[in-house]
Amino acid sequence: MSRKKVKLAYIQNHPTRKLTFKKRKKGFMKKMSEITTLCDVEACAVVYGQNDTQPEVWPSPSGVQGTYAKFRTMPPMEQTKTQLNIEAFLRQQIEKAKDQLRKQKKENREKEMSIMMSQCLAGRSLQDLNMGDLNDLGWVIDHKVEEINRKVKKVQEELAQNENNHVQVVPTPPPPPAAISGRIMHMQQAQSAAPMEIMTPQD
Amino acid sequence: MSRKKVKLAYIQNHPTRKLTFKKRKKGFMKKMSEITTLCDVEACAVVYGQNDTQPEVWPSPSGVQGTYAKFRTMPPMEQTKTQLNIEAFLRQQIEKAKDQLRKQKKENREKEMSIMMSQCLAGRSLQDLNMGDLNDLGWVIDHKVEEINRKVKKVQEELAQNENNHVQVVPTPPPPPAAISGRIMHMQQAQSAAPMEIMTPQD
DNA sequence: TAGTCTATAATTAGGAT
DNA sequence: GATCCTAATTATAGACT
Repeated sequence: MSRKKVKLAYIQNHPTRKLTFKKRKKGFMKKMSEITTLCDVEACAVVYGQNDTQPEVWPSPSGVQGTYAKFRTMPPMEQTKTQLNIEAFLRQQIEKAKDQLRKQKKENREKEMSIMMSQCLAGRSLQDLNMGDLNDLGWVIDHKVEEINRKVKKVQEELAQNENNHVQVVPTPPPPPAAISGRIMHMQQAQSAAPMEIMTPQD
Repeated sequence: MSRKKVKLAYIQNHPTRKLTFKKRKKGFMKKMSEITTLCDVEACAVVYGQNDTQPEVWPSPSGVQGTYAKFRTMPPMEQTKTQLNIEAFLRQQIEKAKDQLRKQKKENREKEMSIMMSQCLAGRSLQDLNMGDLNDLGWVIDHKVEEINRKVKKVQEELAQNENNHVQVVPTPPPPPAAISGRIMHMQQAQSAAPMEIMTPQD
């Protein structure tokens, strides 16, 4: 976790592993002590070094015995449940990470299509694109068009408002370049003709 | 350890304490899992929440019993090993997913900067951008410039080749718009002047 | 082998939703 | 609550002594 991101796997190199163990054990014990102090909870831990004869024990051998004894008085069924919780928790984490990944990929695709749209407006041929690209491109364009329409509406409303409030001079927004406005008209027609064929980019 | 440095003492406020406990317990269990994976050591912990009926146990009830039993100089349980393997496997999956996510985010950022570059060439003011944007933008532009230079070189080589092979007419590539070529010159100068200040987009 | 240093990764407190 | 975000703190890998 510093100069370099370390891969979460057994450290082959012996001196490195030993050093890491020592450092991390220290950090670990500190965390344990903090959580018990801050939240006033009971906790215990036993950590074996690989060839240490004596394990590291926290808070103390007798403290460990007390907390462990308490755990042991639980019925076995209950004991098993705690284990399931941990695994479920880990699986949830995986799902969450995958969700984020999907989301990122989708955003990525949208940006890609945004770039492609600009290229097409600048003259790139639509012949280069495959069906998937065209479909997603259409989706992105629709959204851009919606966005533009919203802005136009907002400006119009502001204009109307200002006219009511005794004719103020408000700069009209510049007309879009011919290429864009042409595209907008075209897309609006296409949209009303076959709105269901445009699908969201794959996620 | 963030917005504010927290005093190492019992947290009076109940919701805060509960939240802290939850967060820190998660971090604590993660640390424990990492130390066992990285250094292949045996460890166990039992943490009681104040009013939880169930304690959090790691690596598993049987694992706890095994490690605890060993602590009391009794024979260790092989069961622990398989449990650790499952845990390690799940954690690795999480790491892998997160790596992918990082990669996606980086690609995403590059595309974003690509779009921003186009906008700037089309007249968007650099004033809008913060330092992070400018830095990443510079990085992307450098790469685009490199790409263009490679293409120019390739075309020149082809030209030279064709001249050797009895003067054929080869269309020269159109010159880039003034805005782009100006930018290229500028970036090349900047690059040689202070090459180390441009860093890779955050990933 | 054991400390010290420091850049970078990881954790997390406090807000916002 | 649960979850996401972000700023700030803390932990630590690798280099050096």
